[in-house]
Amino acid sequence: MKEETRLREARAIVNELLVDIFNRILAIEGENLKQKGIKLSMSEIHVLEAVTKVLEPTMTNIAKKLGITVGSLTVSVNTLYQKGYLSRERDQDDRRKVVIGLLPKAEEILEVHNDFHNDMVNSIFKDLGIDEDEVLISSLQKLSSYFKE
Amino acid sequence: MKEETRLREARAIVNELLVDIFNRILAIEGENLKQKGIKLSMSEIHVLEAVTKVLEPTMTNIAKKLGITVGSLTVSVNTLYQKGYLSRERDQDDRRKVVIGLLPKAEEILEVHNDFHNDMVNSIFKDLGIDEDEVLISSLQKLSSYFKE
DNA sequence: AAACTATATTTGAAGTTCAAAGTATTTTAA
DNA sequence: TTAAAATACTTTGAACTTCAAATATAGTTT
Repeated sequence: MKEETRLREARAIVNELLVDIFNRILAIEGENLKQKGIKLSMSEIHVLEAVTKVLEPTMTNIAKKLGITVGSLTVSVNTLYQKGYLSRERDQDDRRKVVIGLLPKAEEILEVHNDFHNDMVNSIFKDLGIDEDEVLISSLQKLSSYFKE
Repeated sequence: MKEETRLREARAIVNELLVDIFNRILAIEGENLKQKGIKLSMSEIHVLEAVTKVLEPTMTNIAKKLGITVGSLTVSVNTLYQKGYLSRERDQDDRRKVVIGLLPKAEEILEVHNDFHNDMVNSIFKDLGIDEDEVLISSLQKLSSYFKE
């Protein structure tokens, strides 16, 4: 194959990955939750997940992690609090802050979520046999940090 | 680094790529459109894009490509038709079908969209210097087809 | 023709998001 | 010290997206 053609294809593939695949995964995971009788939407799951990933889980920090406004997050946290997934209390030192915490009910849900992702990634690795590819992994690492900047 | 640790990291990176990065790109592209004074939402852009990507652009086929219901698509196509981005006519052979087409106005928009993606992918390739990596490209190809199954 | 299937539209409800306006708290600076 | 500015969050209203159910329309089968 001509070098030029190969390169064009590579770019098309990266583009497609970045555009198509993600939606498919979201849909698959949505189905997965539905099957297991879990009533939360994917965006609610992402809120729970963000709470665990953020160092100091205040509204502002969580919203930043999610890339949404604090106002939007408030609405979402309202319902998750109502439903008993999240705790919510003022910070003692700075009482403007609201610190969000996971309740046991949420931890169960996140376990399902993590299992799903582990299974998915494991089967990708297994089916594609890319475990051993140093170059791939370091490239993906670069790609990942590229978008985190 | 221990083999086991390296592998665990690789999986975490793939997972993160599949989860985090996409949202960031969507947001960046949304900003891009806003800056250029384009009034369409990302989901409307995706409808236009799907019309070009599908072999026979009927409502059912386009909805399948997008992973949404035909009902949702109808709502979206209504406004895009109103605004003059899409044409809409019954199929001559099977008059149950509605064939959607792009109008010139839509093609301009998609050009901006494509430019954005080309620029993004080009700068990824350039900044990361992964042009020459055969293994990466073939792995990405596998990954891509894995999710298309 | 009647019943059935396939395709698309309409409508209503629920969820997500943002922007703007408002409240409470803390920090800064005169 | 105290008034102003900055920070953190909530509330509300509007726009958009999506789905599910009901309806409409076109084609197929018996």
